[in-house]
Amino acid sequence: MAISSASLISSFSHAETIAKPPRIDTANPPNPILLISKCTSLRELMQIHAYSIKSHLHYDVSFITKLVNFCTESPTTSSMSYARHLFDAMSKQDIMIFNSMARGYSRSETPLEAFTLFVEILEDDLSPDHYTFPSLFKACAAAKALEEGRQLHSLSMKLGLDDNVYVCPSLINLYTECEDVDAARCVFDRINEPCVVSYNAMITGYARRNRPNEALSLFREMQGKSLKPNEITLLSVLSSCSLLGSLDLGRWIHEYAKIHGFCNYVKVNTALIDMFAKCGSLDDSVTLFEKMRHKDTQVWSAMIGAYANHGEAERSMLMFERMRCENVQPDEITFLGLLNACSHRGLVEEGREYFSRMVNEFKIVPSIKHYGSMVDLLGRAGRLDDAYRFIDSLPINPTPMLWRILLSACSSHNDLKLAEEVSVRIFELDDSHGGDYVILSNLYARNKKWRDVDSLRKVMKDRKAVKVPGCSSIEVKNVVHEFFSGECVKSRNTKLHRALDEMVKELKLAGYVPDTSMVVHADMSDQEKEIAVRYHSEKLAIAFGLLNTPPGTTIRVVKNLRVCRDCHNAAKLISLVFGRRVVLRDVQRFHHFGDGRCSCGDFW
DNA sequence: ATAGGGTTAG
Repeated sequence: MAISSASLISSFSHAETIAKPPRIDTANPPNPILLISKCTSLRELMQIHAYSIKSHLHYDVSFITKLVNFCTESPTTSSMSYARHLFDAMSKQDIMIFNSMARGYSRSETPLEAFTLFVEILEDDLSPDHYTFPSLFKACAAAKALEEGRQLHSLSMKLGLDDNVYVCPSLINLYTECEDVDAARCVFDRINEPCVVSYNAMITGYARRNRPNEALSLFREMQGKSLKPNEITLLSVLSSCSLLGSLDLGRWIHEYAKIHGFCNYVKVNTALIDMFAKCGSLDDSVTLFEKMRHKDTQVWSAMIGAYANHGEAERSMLMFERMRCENVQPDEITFLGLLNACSHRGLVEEGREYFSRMVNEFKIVPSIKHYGSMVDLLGRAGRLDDAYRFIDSLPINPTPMLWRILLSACSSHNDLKLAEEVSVRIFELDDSHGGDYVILSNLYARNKKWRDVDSLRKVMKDRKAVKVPGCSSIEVKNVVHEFFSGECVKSRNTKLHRALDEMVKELKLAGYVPDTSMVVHADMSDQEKEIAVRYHSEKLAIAFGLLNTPPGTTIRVVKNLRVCRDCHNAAKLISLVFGRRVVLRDVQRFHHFGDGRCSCGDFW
């Protein structure tokens, strides 16, 4: 098979600048195929290609395949563009070369090119095979192109290529990446005998889409079938433990990993460090971390982030120094951890310094998340105007999330005027987020503007914006128990509610005064308001912990929203009155309560 | 040639 035009090389824009043909022993010409295997750069590859044409050496589809494979191995804009020239120039196209192209595109900046090219070749007489669809699904997953993915899915079914060990996992991955987890589950359920890779794809999908319980239940099912989990299974299971804060299961996975030799994997160790930190046992993270001989960027970032979430900014910063001493390059996530650390401790100058070092010294382009961290850093520290100006100065259009972070800072610092202004900016962009209305409405309530509270609640209802209910969970004897705010307020006779009432009574003796300032209803009596905060989910979970765990042991609670001021006060007193350490993970960070104090120093 | 650790918006 021949290249259709020998002028291909000169038609490629970079060709002139690199044309320095290799020296050729004309008596004994080298085989271009062997040259490719020694090739180290795209430039060299172009030279080899030029040489193969000029010297009229024999080349065939396997030669072109090797050239294209080289280009798609680590795809860049120019290597993919060169590969595309090679592909387009072929007089008769070949499915193996297309597969290589699709694989390259799927990992490139422009994944959907794979789909576009596929549509083009469909008109030619080229039959896709088992290797074609995984790359295409991966491309659609990367581009979050659900519609294109669905089209390809039905085509693969029509061609009878959907029931295959390579195709199924990539199909599951496509649907979970496009946030259609249930479609992914349908694919999974239709597999006759799912292999480990398919289980992994489905478990990972659940974990990534914040459905850890379903991930874990599949993991158990897998073990029931005596399918042997591999290191990838453990990574997803560990990330599910992290989401749930399930320390018991996390420890069990750690033992399992030790027994089955998975602790040699750097990634598994990183996931373990992260899991221990997110399940509230920072000490275990540190122990594992210090034992690791080879530490890469991710391991350092995990530890920096772990200290940050536990409010230990100094240790985060120390970690960064150590990392630099050992010559490990930080990346954008390392800096997210550092900014987060500074933000939780109100270290505005240090945070600004890291931001500017990230940009100037390490040449990392800030992402929207870094901007968010900066708004949080400034806003939380009470520099609300600076935060506002920061958002205004950005080179991008502010997202609702950036304003939302500022709104939440307005709420911490009770700045109703700015909060109203910021809310307007948010609602212009997105008026469906219930949490925004709640923050503003609580601010009105705190300032006794009951009429505004009522009208805002009405607006919220009209726009059908719903608030995520507060939920706290606690793990006791391997079982995770969940509590929702205000749950079973009517059925006051349960053991738990009696325990909670008892707990509040004792706290009051120690000086606890319920803080009802954020309760929004003007027409409630003081007693009703007190009841409203008494049944907050975190108090329910802590009371459950007091009731069901041995005296003196640590109570670990995970909450899905930020902890409220009243619950924070109550937890401090609980740690004193009942002699318990309470570790509370809220959506933002950890609070360690002990001896009547909290590790956050009441700054959160 | 399929699944993949640290961030994921409070």
